Amino acid sequence: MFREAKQGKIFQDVVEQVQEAILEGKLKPGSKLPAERELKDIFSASRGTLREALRVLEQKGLITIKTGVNGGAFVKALTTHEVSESLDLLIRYQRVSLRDLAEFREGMEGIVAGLAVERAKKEDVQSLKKLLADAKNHLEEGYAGWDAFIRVDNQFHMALAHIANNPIYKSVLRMIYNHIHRYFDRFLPREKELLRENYQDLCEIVEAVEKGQAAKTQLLVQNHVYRFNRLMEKNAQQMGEAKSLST
Amino acid sequence: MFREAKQGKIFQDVVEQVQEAILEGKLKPGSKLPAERELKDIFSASRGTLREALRVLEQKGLITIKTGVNGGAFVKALTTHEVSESLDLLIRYQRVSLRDLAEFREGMEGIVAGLAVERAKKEDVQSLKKLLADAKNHLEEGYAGWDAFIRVDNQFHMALAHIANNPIYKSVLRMIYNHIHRYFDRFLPREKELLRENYQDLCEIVEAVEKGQAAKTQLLVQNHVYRFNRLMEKNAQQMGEAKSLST
DNA sequence: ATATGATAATGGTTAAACCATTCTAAAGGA
DNA sequence: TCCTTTAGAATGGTTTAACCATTATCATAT
Repeated sequence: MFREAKQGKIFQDVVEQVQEAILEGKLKPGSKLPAERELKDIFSASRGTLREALRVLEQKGLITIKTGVNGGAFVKALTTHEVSESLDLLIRYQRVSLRDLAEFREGMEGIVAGLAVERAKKEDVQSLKKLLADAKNHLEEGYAGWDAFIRVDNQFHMALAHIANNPIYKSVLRMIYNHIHRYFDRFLPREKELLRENYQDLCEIVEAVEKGQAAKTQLLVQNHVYRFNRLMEKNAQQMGEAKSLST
Repeated sequence: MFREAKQGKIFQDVVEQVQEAILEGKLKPGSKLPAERELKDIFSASRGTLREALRVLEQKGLITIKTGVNGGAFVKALTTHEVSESLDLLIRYQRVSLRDLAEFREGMEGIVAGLAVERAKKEDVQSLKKLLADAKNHLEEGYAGWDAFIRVDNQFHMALAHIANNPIYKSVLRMIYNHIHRYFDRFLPREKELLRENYQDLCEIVEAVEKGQAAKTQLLVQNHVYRFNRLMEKNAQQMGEAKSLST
């Protein structure tokens, strides 16, 4: 499958060969690459050079490396994690404000909701209603159910992305959630009232989805997210952390 | 600034320390890190381990490494390149369709345009008109101006993102363009008619922006992008490459 | 002045050895 | 027989010391 490394920088050549093999499906997720001491012979490189290549592939999210016997470099099922991480770096480096991130989320969620309505089948509406029921249960658990409720709320939004059936929106939305979750805990008050309002929103959204009202759903979701964000922002300001997420 | 490396994996510790220093602004873009042979002493690590750390930082887009005397590891002004690359991997791996990417672009561009209208100042409208004039010039150059026209068209869209004044949208949009450009050359017919329609769209968009018609602008931009995409898709189908961008 | 070549600083690569982690299976005891 | 403990082996993680490759700089010759 591989040829000897040639070219200017050897480690780069190794990276490219392995990456191609993975992207072309010659190396499937879960499969294990040969041990370092074998790979170095396959590529006619030294172990150090080979390891630099493996580190790059790991950072790219294409492989994971485990130690111990039965360890090694395993082809990874690509996730949004690395996209998320590089966007995270970008956000931290450029010191993006909470408001920017919130605005971005509003727009994305709105579009996704609109698309979801256009593409929702009966069983999709059912799955949303199922989540609604879950949310209601946690709502009645009061304070104890707060985390669980928020979790279901996220599932609800991701379910909409799933129904919208566009993998890019889905990835980007998951990426947003990876980020914003850290701020939920810091900036959201753990009040039952918040959950009740939230639940009310979800009910209206499901209703609009069921009726096929794309534009209305989009607006409902945007407002839902908007209110959420303003609340976070308000608390962030009170805590003197409004200007930047970069801390 | 740095302390000795501790912790499970040494190279990771080095990565984290340098990354923090960069993100906190202790190491500014353009500045040069000490030479490898010095760094290895600073962190009390071997050169090989240190180099693995530098490779990771390079892959993250935080530094670039140059060879030769006066070479070394330089702190990079973070760009969208790495976000773009990881999204590229995601798209190729999951074999996202051209339609998915196009749909994503439509949504993003629409939102950005809407925001831009809300935030456009007089000088912003002027800069758009300036681009419009550029486009018209290239239009009259006919076939020879095709590439130049497309370039101005992109500038126009990025200008809207700039006016919208949200760095995340701006980054994501730039990322989309990084991708989609490759397909423009492959799938867009180099016809003057295409450019003329395009120019007409831009005129209407500027007019709507000037009048402050956010909703109308959003629709105009979405339709503009939509038509562009359908055209590409049609040509892609004819060329038998409709199903996947992963080739 | 300009071209040429030597020099030195830097990253790139190699080699061999040893350490650390972790699964496996053998050994021992209940 | 079954469980626990321990020794071994395979794998990644790290170190060391040397050499190669690239490139800016500066001295030298033309």
